[in-house]
Amino acid sequence: MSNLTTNFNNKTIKYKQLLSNFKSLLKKNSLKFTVQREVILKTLYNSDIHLTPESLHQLIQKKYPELKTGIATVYRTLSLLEESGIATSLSFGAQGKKYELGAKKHHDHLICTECGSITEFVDEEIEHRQQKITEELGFKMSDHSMQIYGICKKCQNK
Amino acid sequence: MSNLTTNFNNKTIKYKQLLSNFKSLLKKNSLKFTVQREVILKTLYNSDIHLTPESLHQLIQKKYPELKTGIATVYRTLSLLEESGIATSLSFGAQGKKYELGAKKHHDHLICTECGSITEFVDEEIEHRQQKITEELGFKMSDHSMQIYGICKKCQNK
DNA sequence: ATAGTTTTTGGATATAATTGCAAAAAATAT
DNA sequence: ATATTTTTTGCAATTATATCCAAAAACTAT
Ligand SMILES: [Mn+2]
Ligand SMILES: [Mn+2]
Ligand SMILES: [Zn+2]
Ligand SMILES: [Zn+2]
Repeated sequence: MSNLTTNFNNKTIKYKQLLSNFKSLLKKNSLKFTVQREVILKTLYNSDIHLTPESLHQLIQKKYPELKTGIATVYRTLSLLEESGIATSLSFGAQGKKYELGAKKHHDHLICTECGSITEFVDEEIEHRQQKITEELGFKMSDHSMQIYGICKKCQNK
Repeated sequence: MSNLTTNFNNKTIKYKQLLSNFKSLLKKNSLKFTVQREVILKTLYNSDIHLTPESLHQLIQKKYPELKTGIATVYRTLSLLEESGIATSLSFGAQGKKYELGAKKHHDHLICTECGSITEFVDEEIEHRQQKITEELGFKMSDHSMQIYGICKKCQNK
C-alpha cells in the first residue's frame, strides 16, 4: 500500500524544524519541494482546529489567491502528509474526514456525538498496551488512531 | 449530531435476535421495516469480511436481482446501521470506508499498511482505561474505535 | 379489507474525492 | 546560465457518495 520512506517522529516542534523535516522527507523519496506544498504545510501548522480538505483549500485561496491552488493538490498533499506521518486524519463517520498536523504531540480524541466538540487526550497506559499487543501479534506498529465517542458534559445537562 | 434512539448493545447474537433488535430500533424511531433493509442487514451478517458499500451492493444485486436495490439505499442503510450502533465502519485512509456488523463481539483492528490485511483483537486493559478516561473527562462513552497501523509479519519478511 | 398517512425507494441530480494528462515548475547535469 | 530530466500542477474527466423527488411500499386507522 504505502511505500514512503520516513524516519522522524512527530513531536511538538517549531515550524522551521517541521519544514526541514518535510524537506528531507521529500528528498529521500525523490519528491519535489513546491510552493503549494509549503503553503499547505504552513496553513495546517498555523491552524489549531481540525480542518476538512475543503476548508483548508478555502483558507489557502483566501490567503494566497495568486497561487490558484487546485483542490486536487490539497487532497494529494494531505494524503502525502498523512502517509508520511506528518498529518493525521480523523474520521467523523458521516461527516467525513478532518485533518490536523502531528506537529503537536501525539494524542487521541474524545468526540461528542451531540455537538461535535473534540477533546484531545493521551493515556500512557494505553499507548504502552498498544505497543505490547502489536508485538505479540507479530506486527511492527507505525501508527495508531483511537476515537472515543460519547456525550460531553455540556450536552448531558441539556 | 445523531439523534437516533437505541437501547441494546452489540453482542455475539443469532440473526433472529439481531433482526428483532433491528425491528424494535426501527419502531422506536418511527422508521419502517423494509425488505431492502432486511437484505442489507442479513448480507452483512453473513459476511465475515469487511465490505465496502460498493461490494455490498454488488453482493446483493447478484443474490437478489429482482429487488433492483439502489446504491443510494445501501449508503443510506449503512449510515443508519452505523448511527444506531449495529454496524461500524473502518476507515482505510485513502482506501475509503469498509463496514462490518457489530453483531460480533466488539473488537479493535490491526491493519497492515503494506498488504491491507486486518487482524482483530480486544484488550481488556485498554477497554477499561477507555472507560476510566472518559469518566474523568466528564463524558458518557457510547462507543469507541481504535486502529493500529503497521507491517504484518508476512510483509516484514519480504 | 380498504383508505389514509407516513416513510422509503430507485433513479436522476448534485456534490465530494480521485485520477489522467499536457503544461509548468523544480531539480539536476552541463 | 542553460538545457535536460523528473515531478507536480491545474483543470477536466471520472468515480464515489450524498441528496432530491415522485412513485411505491409500509404502516395505521377504520
Ligand atoms: Mn494514542
Ligand atoms: Mn475496543
Ligand atoms: Zn457535546
Ligand atoms: Zn501485510
